[in-house]
Amino acid sequence: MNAPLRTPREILAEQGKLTKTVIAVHAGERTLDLMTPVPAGTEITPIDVTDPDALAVIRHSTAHVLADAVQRLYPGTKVTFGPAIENGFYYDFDRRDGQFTEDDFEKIEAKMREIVAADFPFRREVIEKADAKKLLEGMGENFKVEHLERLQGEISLYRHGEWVDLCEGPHVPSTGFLRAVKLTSVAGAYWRGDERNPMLQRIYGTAFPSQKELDAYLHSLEEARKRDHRKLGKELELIAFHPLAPASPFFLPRGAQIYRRLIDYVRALYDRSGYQEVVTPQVFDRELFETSGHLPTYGDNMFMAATVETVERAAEALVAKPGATAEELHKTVWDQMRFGLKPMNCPGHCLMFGMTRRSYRELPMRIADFGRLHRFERSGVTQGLTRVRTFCQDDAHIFCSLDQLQSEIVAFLGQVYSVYQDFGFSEVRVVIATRPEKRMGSDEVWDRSEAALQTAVQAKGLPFEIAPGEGAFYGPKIEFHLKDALGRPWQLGTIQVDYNMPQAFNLGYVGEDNTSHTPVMLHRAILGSIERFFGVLVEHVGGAFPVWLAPEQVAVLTVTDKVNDYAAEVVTLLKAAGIRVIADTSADKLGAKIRNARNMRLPYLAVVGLKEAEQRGLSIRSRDENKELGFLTLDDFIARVRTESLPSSLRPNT
RNA sequence: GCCCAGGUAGCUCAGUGGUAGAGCACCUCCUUGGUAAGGAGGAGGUCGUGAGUUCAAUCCUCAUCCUGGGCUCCA
Repeated sequence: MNAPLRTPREILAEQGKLTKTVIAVHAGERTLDLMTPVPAGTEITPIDVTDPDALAVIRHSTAHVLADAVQRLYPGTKVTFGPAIENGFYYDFDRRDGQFTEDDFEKIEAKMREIVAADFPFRREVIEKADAKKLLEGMGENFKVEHLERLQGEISLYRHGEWVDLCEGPHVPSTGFLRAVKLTSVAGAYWRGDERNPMLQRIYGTAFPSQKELDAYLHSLEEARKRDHRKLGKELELIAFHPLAPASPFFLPRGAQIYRRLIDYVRALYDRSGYQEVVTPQVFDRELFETSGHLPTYGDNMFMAATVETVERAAEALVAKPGATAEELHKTVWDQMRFGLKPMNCPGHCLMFGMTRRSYRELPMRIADFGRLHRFERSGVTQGLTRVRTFCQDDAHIFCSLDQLQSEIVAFLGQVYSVYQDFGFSEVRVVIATRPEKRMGSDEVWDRSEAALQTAVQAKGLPFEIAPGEGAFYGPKIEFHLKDALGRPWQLGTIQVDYNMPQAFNLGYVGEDNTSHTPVMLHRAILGSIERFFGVLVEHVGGAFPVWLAPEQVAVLTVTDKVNDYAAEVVTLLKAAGIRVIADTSADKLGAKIRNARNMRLPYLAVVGLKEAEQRGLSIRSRDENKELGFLTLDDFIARVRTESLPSSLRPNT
């Protein structure tokens, strides 16, 4: 009944396809190594060492070599997992006698090179679970034993040289295939990713088929670091941080110019799309957040606002509780905190909706708010502009009827793509995040919400992924992810369907049938956190903001101080035309002025000398075209910059 | 919050158990120069903060704050 098993190596050899550079094979969906038997007759295609699909195999095998090297150098260290990841691999170790630091890398890499040079063949071995257990227990590999207990089906071991690991493969034929290897960093990581579990030590590394490709990768990392928004933000005088406001950015004048334009851009979009902007309070009575569910769910991450009154009441409450435990006292004080800084705008918007009697004629009601939000992000999770403790979103809540839900979501999806296009983002990942374990509302409501999102995405024909359990506590969401310079994905835009919060706030509107209905609420943001968007945008454009966003669009550079008056006049005229312009009339030579302005990534340099003053024009040099455009009259130049001062979606069609 | 690394002038960095250095930026002067750095001089730091070891600490130890790389988390 069962077809006889053959290894891919045997099959390829028969077909004459077994070259020295074949490291694995595709068999349908699966990637298998040359020693994993398949039923005779299985269609297989060889994977060459240079094939992109070879990378994961090379890296996973490299992780084994790393673990081997580490166990040779640091006896007693236990192994856990070592998968290939997007740009490399890692291996998690349990080492009791010390910590790995990057200083150890040289030694470990040297040992790895020895193992590679020995060109040990990888060998695969299928084993009974009980035997595997005995083996691993004998080796003292308790993490592997624990993992084994959860495994079902065929149990395989991989060996190279003396080293053996519980592993399903696939692996390269021998360690000699691992020619270009580099360890990159160390980090802590919880066993099985659960913070209640012991912390292991993780070593990250990367591997490529050749040194040339490894070098190219390291070079690209280097280039990416140059675009890091924290570095550019400082160099270009966009943002700053101060220890007295941890994880809270200052937007310097140049950064604030851009920040403001991001918001202006969204405002203009709102004006065209039926949104109404509001301004709402910063500090609310805690009762609001209890109703909304934020305090019970995210109380740990809220800033509470204490007043003298709070402290007095807390003191009295504590005095009344002699001998209480620390935990009880904690609660006693916490309970006296009456006010909290808003971490979200939605509860405030629910209050607003509920302030007057609403009619179906008012729906959909789209309430926009650029209110400042504060979230006490745990130390260690904050990062540059991409994860901060104070930020503002291009936040809006759409209160609508069930009938309107679908069209609102679809309209929003259209807006998101148009906006991302204006900013030059093309690679957008769409993720639908479904119900989490900790949530409000019934399963029927969640079924409906999730279906609404999925239907809309499908109606738009967008490819999407599902992230199970990743939704907000009040509703599922569609997330839009973009990547930063280092390839790390960030969620920017989102739209979330929420049947729960309107219910929690007991919101209603009078329908056509003259009875009360509960509105559905959509939480949506396109840029998401303006701070985060700013950071990702800086990296995306490498600090070279398009003309419509640049803090200064033109730098007037004088050749001699004989033309200072003309330069001043040019500045006045350009400003009058709404163009953002600065002048450099310093004693620097022209070359230095150009260098400075280019380093600040100004889109246009306008050189002014006696010739230009005489002919009432400018010698223009363009950053984006990276060349001199030659002499332009003031009028021609003004017309050009004014056109480019609009995002592409708002430019007149030419 | 957890693991690891770092914090020296405005910026980028070097450095030492005996109270600190470079380049750029800044200030002054000279130079009026045509498309990526003209020249000279000057000023600027209680070496993140607190404690400890030491005759002596920027350097060693501990604590703490901040930042970075990860883990967990992200309404």
